[in-house]
Amino acid sequence: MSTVPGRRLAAADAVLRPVRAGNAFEEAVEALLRTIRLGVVSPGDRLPPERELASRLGVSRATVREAIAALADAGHLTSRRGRYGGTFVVSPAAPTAPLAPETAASLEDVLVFREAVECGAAAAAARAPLDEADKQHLVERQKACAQAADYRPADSRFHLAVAEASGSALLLNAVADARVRANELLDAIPLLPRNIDHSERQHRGILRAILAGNPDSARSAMAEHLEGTAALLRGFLG
Amino acid sequence: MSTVPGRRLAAADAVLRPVRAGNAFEEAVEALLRTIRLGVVSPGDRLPPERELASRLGVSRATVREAIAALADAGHLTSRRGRYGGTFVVSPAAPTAPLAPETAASLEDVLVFREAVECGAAAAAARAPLDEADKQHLVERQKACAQAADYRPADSRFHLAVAEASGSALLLNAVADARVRANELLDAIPLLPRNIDHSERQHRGILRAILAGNPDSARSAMAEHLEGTAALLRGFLG
DNA sequence: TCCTAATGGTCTAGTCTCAGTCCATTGACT
DNA sequence: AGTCAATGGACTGAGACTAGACCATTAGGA
Repeated sequence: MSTVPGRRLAAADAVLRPVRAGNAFEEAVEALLRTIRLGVVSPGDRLPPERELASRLGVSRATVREAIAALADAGHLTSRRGRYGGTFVVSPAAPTAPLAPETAASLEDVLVFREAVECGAAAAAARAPLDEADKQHLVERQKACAQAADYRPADSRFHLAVAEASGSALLLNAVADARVRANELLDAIPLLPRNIDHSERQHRGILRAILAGNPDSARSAMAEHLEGTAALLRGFLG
Repeated sequence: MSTVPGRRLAAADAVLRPVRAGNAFEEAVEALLRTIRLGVVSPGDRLPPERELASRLGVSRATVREAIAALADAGHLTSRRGRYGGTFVVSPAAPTAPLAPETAASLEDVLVFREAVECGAAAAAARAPLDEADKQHLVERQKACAQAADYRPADSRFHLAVAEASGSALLLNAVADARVRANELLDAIPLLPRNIDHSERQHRGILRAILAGNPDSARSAMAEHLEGTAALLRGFLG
């Protein structure tokens, strides 16, 4: 009944899994780190007020404050009191701790998962009825990548925008999850300008297919795009 | 910054989401109900011992016991003491409570999500290097559907087997999640023999494509299969 | 027949988390 | 200069949850 390395995945493991990832404090820290790592808030930006964060994350304000204090200690956040005060992002989150030994084992897991949800999102976005504002949003996120000083957060924002366009909150969650996991691995390997150029061309291709309402082509463009970093990761870590 | 009906999905909502779905007791009840609803344990089967459930679900044994007591009260479970005792499934879980009013709003969400992860799983399974035991397992699950007295759990077991074959635990989790949500909706509408026949033919098609190692054909077979229940749901609930 | 191991049943002390309240600080607006 | 609303900061009491120990029951095996 338990998970044994090398054993086939069992459905029971998927259902009888931990119902909570850790204590409330740890999960709050993770949630805040994700918002920084994925570029949802950029350095200099203000986080929502503590009371709103507490309600969003479903934890008490005391717990949110503990999490913020921990990240402030680590130098990622800083708080200012008073009206127009708040909690601000100081710097991009430091690279994740050195990769755990089980990285290689879970590498394929993450890559397969990411491929499934991101390709699904691209196809769904191409199928969804997008209004002008939606389309504009996608285009902006794509263009923002080209000028971004820090490429990876901008890249994540584009991919999240694609997931948003799918119209499914569940799928958006899954894509965000997949990207956090993939980024943890990608942080361990270098980012070359030449890869960025290539990636940019592929982004334009994905965008074109979505705007044209062509699901199959959006999916395969996304698959090709992901294959790039997948190969990179397999090379460095596999 | 907050989620407003009709507003475009925002990435911040995907990242700053509740870190825990409810209290430990509720989540434990949900987890146990899922194992029954998805047919991971059948009527008459024994659940893992309380101590193991506690460790699996990441909650205390006291909480597991509360959850079991609640489900025993409802008539779904029964416990016996002593060695070779345990907690046993009495009957299939009763239909979910009447559908919440926001059902229609989330219907598309669930359907899009399910399509993405299940099609992704089918394609990944076709790509994965399956050994003889893996293939045999898939074939058995497909055949089991044809003879099952209760179709839906058997159907779920086949779909979960496909996700298992993908080799990605993350994807397996996502498929299990999607199915639980979809089943909650499907429980509200009738199941016709003629739909079952059709579904069975499609299962065989999916299986064939996976065994043949053809990802594209596995994906489109799965998409067609899902479209059937999607249309049914849209008709009854949309 | 007795022993033993595996299981559910019970209890306790301690920690974590929460909801709510009130205080302190700040800067824009009047 | 004064006011005020929005924010972070601090505290408390109550409840949830946990870890661990111990008890009670059962059926198979020595």
